Amino acid sequence: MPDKPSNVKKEVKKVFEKESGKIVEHTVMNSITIDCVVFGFDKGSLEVLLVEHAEGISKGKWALPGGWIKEDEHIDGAAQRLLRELTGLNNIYLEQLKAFGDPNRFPLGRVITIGYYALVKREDYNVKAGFTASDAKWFKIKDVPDLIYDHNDIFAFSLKNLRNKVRQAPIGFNLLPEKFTLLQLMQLYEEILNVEMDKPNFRRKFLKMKLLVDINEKQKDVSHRAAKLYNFDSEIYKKLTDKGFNFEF
Amino acid sequence: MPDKPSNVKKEVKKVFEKESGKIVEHTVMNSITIDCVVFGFDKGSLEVLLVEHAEGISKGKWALPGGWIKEDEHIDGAAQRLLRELTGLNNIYLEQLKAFGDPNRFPLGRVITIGYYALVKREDYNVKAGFTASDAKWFKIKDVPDLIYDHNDIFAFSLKNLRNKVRQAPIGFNLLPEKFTLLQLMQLYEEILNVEMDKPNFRRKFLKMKLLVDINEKQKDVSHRAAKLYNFDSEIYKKLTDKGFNFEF
DNA sequence: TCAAAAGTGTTATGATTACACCCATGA
DNA sequence: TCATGGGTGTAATCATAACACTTTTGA
Repeated sequence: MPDKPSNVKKEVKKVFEKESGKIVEHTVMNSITIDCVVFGFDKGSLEVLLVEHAEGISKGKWALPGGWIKEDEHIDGAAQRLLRELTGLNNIYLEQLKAFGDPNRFPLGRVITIGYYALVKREDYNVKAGFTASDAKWFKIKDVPDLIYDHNDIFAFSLKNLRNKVRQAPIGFNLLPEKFTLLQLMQLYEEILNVEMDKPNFRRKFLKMKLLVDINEKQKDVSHRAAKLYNFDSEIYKKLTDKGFNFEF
Repeated sequence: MPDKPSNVKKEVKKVFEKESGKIVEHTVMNSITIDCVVFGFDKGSLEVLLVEHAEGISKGKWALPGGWIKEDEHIDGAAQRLLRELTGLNNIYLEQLKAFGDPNRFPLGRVITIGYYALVKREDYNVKAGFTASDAKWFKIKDVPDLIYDHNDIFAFSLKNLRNKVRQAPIGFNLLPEKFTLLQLMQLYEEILNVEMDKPNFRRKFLKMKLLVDINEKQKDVSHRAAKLYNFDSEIYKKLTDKGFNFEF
C-alpha cells in the first residue's frame, strides 16, 4: 500500500462505490470521508438513521450514512450536502464530532473519516420521505445493530457528545415539532439522558429560564386536560447567552 | 488543481517542507495534516507554544506546530509523535479538537488539518529544552500574534474548548507541577476562565471534592505563612467518576 | 511589627428535591 | 366517575457567595 498510494486509492474508491451504491466523482478528495449520525425523536424514543449497504464485502450490513468530500467544498458543506441527498432536508442542525483515524478502521486502505451528528424533526423528515434512500431506516438507539468498520464507535461517541451537549445548550428543540408541551420536552430529556425527572420541578426550572414562548394554544383531541403549547425562541436564547446565561441540566 | 491532483499534492508537500524545515516522508498521507495547540502555565500566565517558519511564503510568520500523518499511524499517535519531536516529552495530555476543512484554508492546495490541544507542565518542558526546535517560543495567550493560514481560528477554538473542558473535568492539573498549593490551583482557574474567585470559597469547594491528596509537605522559603502542598490523584478521580461524580466549576 | 498569604467561621440567599395536592377532559 | 396527564404549593435540604476574622511566616 505505501508503494503505490494513488492506485490503492482508486481501488478504495471503486470498492466504496460498489458497496455504497454511490458514484464516486473524480473531483473528490482521496482518503477522507464523512459519516453522519442522524438523530430523530419519535413517540418518546431517540432514534438514529442507518443505511443498508447493497453490495460488496459489507453487503447487508448497516452503516452510518456518509460519502466523499469534493475538492472545492467545505467539510461542513459536504456533510450538509450528504444529508440533503439522503433526507431531502436543508438547514439541518449539524455539528462536527471529530476525525476518526485508526489506520485499520477501513479494511481496504487508509481512509480517515470525519464524524458529524445531526438532529432532525421527524415531522419534517416524514413529509419528504420520497427523497430518502429506499434502504434507509430508523433504529431505536438501544437496537442499533453491528455496523460496518468503526461506525459503532462513531455512534457511541456521538451519543456521549449529544448527552453532554444537551445539558449545555438547548439543542433538544431540533428534535421536537415546532409546537410542543412541557411534558414532551421533559420526556425528550429523560430519553436522551436516560434519567427520570420530577414533572413539577422540571416545569419550574425550564419556565424560569424564559426560553419558551407561550403561543396561547392548547393540545386538541387528547383524553385528558389539554396542555399549553410552546415554541422555542432562538432569538431569546441568543440574548440570554450574550448576557452570560447558563443553561446546564 | 482538480485535474492533476497527485502532482499538486507533491507540490504542496514540497512547499510545506521548505516552509516548515521538516522533511516530508514518502509514506505520509496526502492532503491531511495535524496541528497542535500546546498550552503551558508559567508565573500565573497561560501560554501557548508557537514555531517560526524559516522559509517560503510564510517566512518569519508564527504557526502552530504540526506535520504530516504516516500511512500506518493512528492520528492520535501522529499527534503524540509530532509533540515528542518538538518537545522531547512523552505521555503528554493530548486531545483532538476537530478537523478544520475550509477549502481555502491552505493557499497552495486542498489540505484538511486535524487540530489537537496539549497541556504540558512547564517544569518538565524546561528540563528537556535541548530537544526543542530552536525557533519555538512560548506566547502569553493575550499576546498571540497573527498566525499563518487558519491557525488563529484553530487557536481560538482550542481556547474555547479548554475553558469548557476545565469546568467539566480536572484536566488543569496537567498544567501544574506535581506538588502545588490551593492558591496556585485557584490562580490557574482564574487565568484560564478569566474570572476572579473567592479564596475561602474555592478552598472549601475543592477540598470537598476529595480529589486532592494532602502530602504533608509545606512550601519553603516563602515570606509568608507556608501553604500545604497537594497532589492530584487520578485514581481517586476515576473512582469518583465511576460513582457518578460531578465536577463542574 | 508589618505585609502577605494561609486558613476558619458565619450568615444570607437561592437552587434543588421530594412529595402532597387540585384541575380539566374524554371515555 | 375514573384514568390520565396538566399544573400549583410547600417545606427541608444543600450549594453558593460575600466578607469578617484569626494564624503563620520572613523581612
